[in-house]
Amino acid sequence: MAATVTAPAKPDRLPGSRAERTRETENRILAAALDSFGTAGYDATSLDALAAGLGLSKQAILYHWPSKAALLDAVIDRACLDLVIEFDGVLRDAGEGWERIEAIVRSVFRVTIRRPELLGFVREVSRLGGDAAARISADLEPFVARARGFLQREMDAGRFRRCDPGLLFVSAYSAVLGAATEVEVLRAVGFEPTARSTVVRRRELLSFLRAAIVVP
Amino acid sequence: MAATVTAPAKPDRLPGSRAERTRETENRILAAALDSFGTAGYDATSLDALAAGLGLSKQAILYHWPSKAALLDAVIDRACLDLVIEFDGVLRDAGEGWERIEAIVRSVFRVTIRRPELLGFVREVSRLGGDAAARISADLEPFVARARGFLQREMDAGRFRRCDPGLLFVSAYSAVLGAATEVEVLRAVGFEPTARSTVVRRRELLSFLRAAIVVP
DNA sequence: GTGAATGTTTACCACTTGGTAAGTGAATCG
DNA sequence: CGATTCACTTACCAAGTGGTAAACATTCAC
Repeated sequence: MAATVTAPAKPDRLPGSRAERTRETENRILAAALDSFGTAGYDATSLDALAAGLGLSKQAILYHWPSKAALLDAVIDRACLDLVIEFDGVLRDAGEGWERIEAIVRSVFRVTIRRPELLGFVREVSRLGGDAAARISADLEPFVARARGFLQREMDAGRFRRCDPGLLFVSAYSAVLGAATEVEVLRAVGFEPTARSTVVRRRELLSFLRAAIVVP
Repeated sequence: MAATVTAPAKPDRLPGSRAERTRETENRILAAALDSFGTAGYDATSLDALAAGLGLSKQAILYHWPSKAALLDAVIDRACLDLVIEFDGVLRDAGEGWERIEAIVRSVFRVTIRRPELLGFVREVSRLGGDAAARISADLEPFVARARGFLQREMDAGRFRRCDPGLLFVSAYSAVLGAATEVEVLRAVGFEPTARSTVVRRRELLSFLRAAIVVP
């Protein structure tokens, strides 16, 4: 299982100070790694292929991070930052109660279309287990904690069906991620994962979640 | 990412005809491969490690299947057979309507405890994509089709909330598999995936699904 | 019993992997 | 300007990968 990595060609001459250009290179590496890790998988991504896709040599990557595992850690932090920024932005403008869940679900579907590698990467890291999984858990912990608090408050207010907030979170999380990313299962039930079918999938998922969560 | 494979030691002398012993060897290889593919992952499993864990040489495996990919195909067929047998057995004795879903969910949780590698393997193959994912889809297609038919009939009978049966299947499938196998997410919300906590998780998931599916 | 088919091993191979060592040209700084 | 740091390259390596070739022992058919 090997992956070929494609990325925007290295700009021959980059403006800005040396520090800026360095940061730019690191950003390009992180973006390419996130993409390949998230779509092809961590094991299936070789540093050689990654570097070649960026017009660099493998050792350029190993200059910025001492090992592939260290690069993975950096990608995890970057991906979590992106996710939290995305969700926080959405939630800032969202209303109350059910509207907030609807806003998050819409946001997840938007992310799967615009940046399909991102949630795939979350899946991949979770699958890898070990230090990487622990790191992504730690990175997302504040967000998860807030989500649980939100669910708890809505239950106390009588708007959401009372149950364990943590397990409700897992169920909803799995259902959302599944509907958004389980390409093969979707195909098996006759849904090609096109942008067109996304609208239908999102609508059905929302009505599924609403029935499960909101007190009628 | 390498995996060490442990398996029951090779029985020095096996009774039965040559054909029987051959079948036995192939079964042992399939079981060990399913285990390692399902827990460590396909890429992280080397034929050498697999063979060593079985007290065989790598070439013994390559005698029975011409390549690692062919072995994967065989493991897919085996895993699907096991799953379909398990679920069919459960459904044969199950009642009607909601009881059938409850029976399946209980069965899934039982499988995750008794054979944790099995559902992990399904996840892994789905992640791998390509021919393998197509194969597992094809293997499970009859089962999925029956599930959709069941959902459709229950909707027509007014017992289940009316919606797209295929997408309902995906949502429920994802929620069940998530609650049963998303170890890291569970840990993030404070649930160590022990057998003890399984009872709680199963109960909460069932009430979640029931609210989402059954007409009140 | 003999020869053939079968299951397995040892030996080997080309290739890829993550990682090290050393060198190089350019930007930066005194 | 000269020295030095920086970002990167070329060269290299040991370990491991899936897979081939051929030898070998056992079991089976006759």
